[in-house]
Amino acid sequence: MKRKITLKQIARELDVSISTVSKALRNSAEISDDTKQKVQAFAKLYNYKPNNIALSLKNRRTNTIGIIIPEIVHHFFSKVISGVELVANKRGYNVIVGLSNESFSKEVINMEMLANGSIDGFVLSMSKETLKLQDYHHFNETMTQGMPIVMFDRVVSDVNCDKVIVDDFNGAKKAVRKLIDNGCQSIALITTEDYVSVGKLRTQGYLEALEEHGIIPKAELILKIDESLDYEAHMEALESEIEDLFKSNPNLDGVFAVNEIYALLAMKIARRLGHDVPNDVQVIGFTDGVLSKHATPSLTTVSQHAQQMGEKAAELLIDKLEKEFNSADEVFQTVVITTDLVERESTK
Amino acid sequence: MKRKITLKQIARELDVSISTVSKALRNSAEISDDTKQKVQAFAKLYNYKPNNIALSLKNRRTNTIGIIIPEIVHHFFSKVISGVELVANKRGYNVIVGLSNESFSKEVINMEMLANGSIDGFVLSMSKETLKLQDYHHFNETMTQGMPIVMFDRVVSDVNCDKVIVDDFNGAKKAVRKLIDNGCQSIALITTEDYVSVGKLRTQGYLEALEEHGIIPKAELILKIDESLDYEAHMEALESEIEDLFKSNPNLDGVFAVNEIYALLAMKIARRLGHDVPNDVQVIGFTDGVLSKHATPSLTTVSQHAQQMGEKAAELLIDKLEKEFNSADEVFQTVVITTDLVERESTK
DNA sequence: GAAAGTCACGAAAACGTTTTCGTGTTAAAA
DNA sequence: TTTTAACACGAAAACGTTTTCGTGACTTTC
Repeated sequence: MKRKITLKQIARELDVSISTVSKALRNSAEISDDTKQKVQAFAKLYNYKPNNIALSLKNRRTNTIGIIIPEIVHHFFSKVISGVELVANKRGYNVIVGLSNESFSKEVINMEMLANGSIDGFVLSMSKETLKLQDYHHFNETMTQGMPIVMFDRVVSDVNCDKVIVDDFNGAKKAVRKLIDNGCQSIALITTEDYVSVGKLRTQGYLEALEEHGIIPKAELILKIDESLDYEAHMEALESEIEDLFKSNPNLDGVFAVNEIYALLAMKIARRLGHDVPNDVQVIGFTDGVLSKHATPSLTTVSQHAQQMGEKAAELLIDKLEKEFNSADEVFQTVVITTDLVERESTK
Repeated sequence: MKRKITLKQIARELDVSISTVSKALRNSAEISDDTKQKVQAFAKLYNYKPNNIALSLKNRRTNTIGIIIPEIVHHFFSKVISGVELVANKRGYNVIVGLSNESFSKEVINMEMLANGSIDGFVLSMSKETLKLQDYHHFNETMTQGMPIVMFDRVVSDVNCDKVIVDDFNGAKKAVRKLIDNGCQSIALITTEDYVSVGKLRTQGYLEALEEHGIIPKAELILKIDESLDYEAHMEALESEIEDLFKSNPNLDGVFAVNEIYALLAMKIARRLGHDVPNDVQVIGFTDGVLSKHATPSLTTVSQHAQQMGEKAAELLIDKLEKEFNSADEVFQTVVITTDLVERESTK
């Protein structure tokens, strides 16, 4: 159970000073070739690697970025992590993850833990509870302490930082346009409560697309789901609501859902009620998920390019970290990732 | 852009020594109540938090655990992370993730990066390439340097460490038994190449269940998929192979697949060929995934309890980290997580 | 009134690096 | 021969903590 070897030990063994060892390993011109060879050979033999913690302390930077997300068991978020990790590693950074579980307090605690020296900056997406409470002090405090933040997907204009967002509005618009172009006359929207910014924007896109084509939106075609219930109860409530939707609107021929699950559920219920997808009812979802591809019929969706979001967020953060002269001329950018409509079997 | 405040700064402001500040904040009896109050008030005002890096260096432990997985965009692995994170946080640890992308060299590099002081121990699942190459030197080297490792899911007996595994053998056996009990006579197996240990064990479970019931396994009912192809090519090849399977075995009435995708594909093809699921063909998959639940018909599966695996792995690791007197009496345990058969619509 | 004890605090080392600066030795220049 | 320059190396500070030990100023005790 021998510990990792340190400069000090090498120095003692070779009867030179610590400074000499350090310099020899970094190939400093100050050190004679003889000594260099001796030291380097010894270091290689004992597999010396500098201690990251000591380096971090000395350099006051950890080369680690923290990522805080509401949950990881979610295709979108794990794909974002994947993107962050990709460019982080490429640029010599590690990634440390914190999960908020959609809880405000866990988000705060997690950020505080990491902000005390463990990382150089954050990539994060806010929890639903934070959005609801509209309490953003922890973000602002973190930033005044000189730790940059890049937010993605769920953002808010009250926090002034770099952001990477999906073009939710236009994505939704494109999807609903597609339904209209495909001949749908009566298009339902299944969405979340408005405090989740993305839900709101997608709803607006839906409305705009209808308006564009001179269709008057009907309140009874819009289903806003309260997500505060637990999962099982939620699913059941959701299912019966969707069923009601179909029953009370017999000529419904299109559904746009703001996520994958809602879309799949809509398809399932439509078919159970005897409607054929896509011939009687066409369905489009919003997501990057794996369900859409493997459903039968497979689901047409608005793709969010989650991985690309992660990559871009990491780029922004690392760029900021490595730009030394961050004088007061702070300028924050918001990058918009455009969406693609991936056509599959649930539309004509 | 003011930096975080340090003990030194507080000391200077209050005109006391660093030691006094440190002790006052930790409520040492050495310090007078007056001074304590003064210091604590000041620290609170400026929101002092000790620097983690400095603490790590001093204590020679980071309270961070590293987790290395082949990929994160995978329900099973992200669920494991979720479990690790849960207990890690509960016990005061952070989690830092590394992705190997199923590549041996990325696994090695990632481990080396983290092993140099960034973390106290590893939770990991080996990459397929590592399993294929059977090169485990990096694991053993890490351990001889005093850094404990807990492996999960994909393990190998050549590495001596704590392990958490799924009871693949019995899980598979249970599933196939179920099919037999439900009246299936001709049961196919869709599996991976044998070098992935879990694939091998599940295959054995399948064979054993058949044997138990006096059924002689037929080679033409066993499909071993080569996963080295890229995803799209893979899917197509797979699809035609499964189609052939059904066509050349017209009386096929049961399918056991070692993962979710294979199972879903089997259902899809069966239905396309005019078989009803579950009346003509019953299907069972092996997984914890989200596809099974939302498929139509929903898929009966062997549940692996991924989150529980993560929790257990983290427990094992932290226990080991916190057991000081780790003299030569190292004893490694292998925890087996039992599986559950989750019955859904794809079986009778 | 001297010895002993208590109290409240500070100095310094340690964790493992990197880097600046100083210094002794040798070789080159005057 | 003397001065200067080049060379090779070491001492020490710094990053931010915690902790051991020492010490001066009082207070108590006999």
